[in-house]
Amino acid sequence: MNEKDNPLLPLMDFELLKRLVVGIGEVSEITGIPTRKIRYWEEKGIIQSEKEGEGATRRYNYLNVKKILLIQEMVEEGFTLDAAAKKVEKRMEILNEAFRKLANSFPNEES
Amino acid sequence: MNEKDNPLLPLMDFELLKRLVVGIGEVSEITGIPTRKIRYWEEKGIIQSEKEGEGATRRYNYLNVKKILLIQEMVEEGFTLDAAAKKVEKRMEILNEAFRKLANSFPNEES
DNA sequence: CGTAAATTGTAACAAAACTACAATTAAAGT
DNA sequence: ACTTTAATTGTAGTTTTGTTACAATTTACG
Repeated sequence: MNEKDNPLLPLMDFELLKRLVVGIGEVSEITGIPTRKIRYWEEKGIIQSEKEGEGATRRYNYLNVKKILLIQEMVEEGFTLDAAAKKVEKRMEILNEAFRKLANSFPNEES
Repeated sequence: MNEKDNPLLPLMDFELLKRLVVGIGEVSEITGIPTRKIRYWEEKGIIQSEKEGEGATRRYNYLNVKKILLIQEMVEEGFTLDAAAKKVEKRMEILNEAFRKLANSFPNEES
């Protein structure tokens, strides 16, 4: 649990990383998935985005996008959407937890 | 230089991180700096953003935002904009290099 | 073929961002 | 006090990006 001497310490600002949230157009650029499809997946409830207030636009953080990429991979491998979603769900639990722990192990927001 | 056993390996997708670019409104939210001011700093050339094509909107990546935060700190400490920019410039060289090296040390885009 | 899953189209509207003017305020020097 | 430069702000008019809510189409499979 002790992260001293971690070479990333002076570089990674997790507080910042957490707040780096991109719009749906950007997600589309990154993943190659059309925005329409991304919204559809979200309607189905298999992916998530944050909405600040009412009538605000969708925002996706690092892990939101990561999840989309993972689902895409599975689908390309031949899984159905629901099957892919289920598989990725478990994977995301691990990633979420790892991310949480990691963020806590970088206590100072020094650059 | 050997990064095996790095606890971040299964978590950090640097290819993704590099592409997580936020709009100016988001930068404003993150930093507390009004968009108008951010554009002004950019006009002056002391900060940067990426523009995909012509007539596209500004996008800021992790390091772009980091730089803005650093300049803000220096300005709050009493430096002039230009002085702050100069100081931060050197700091960013180090960060840029560290970031580059780090990205290379995470070779696979496995989650 | 029939059914459910998955994707796509789009009109009408709303939010976010842009430029290009100009004005205002703050700091520093003489 | 006045001038000059630095720094910030205001905003109108326009463009880009994103939204919802309808429906239609395509794909997979028994």
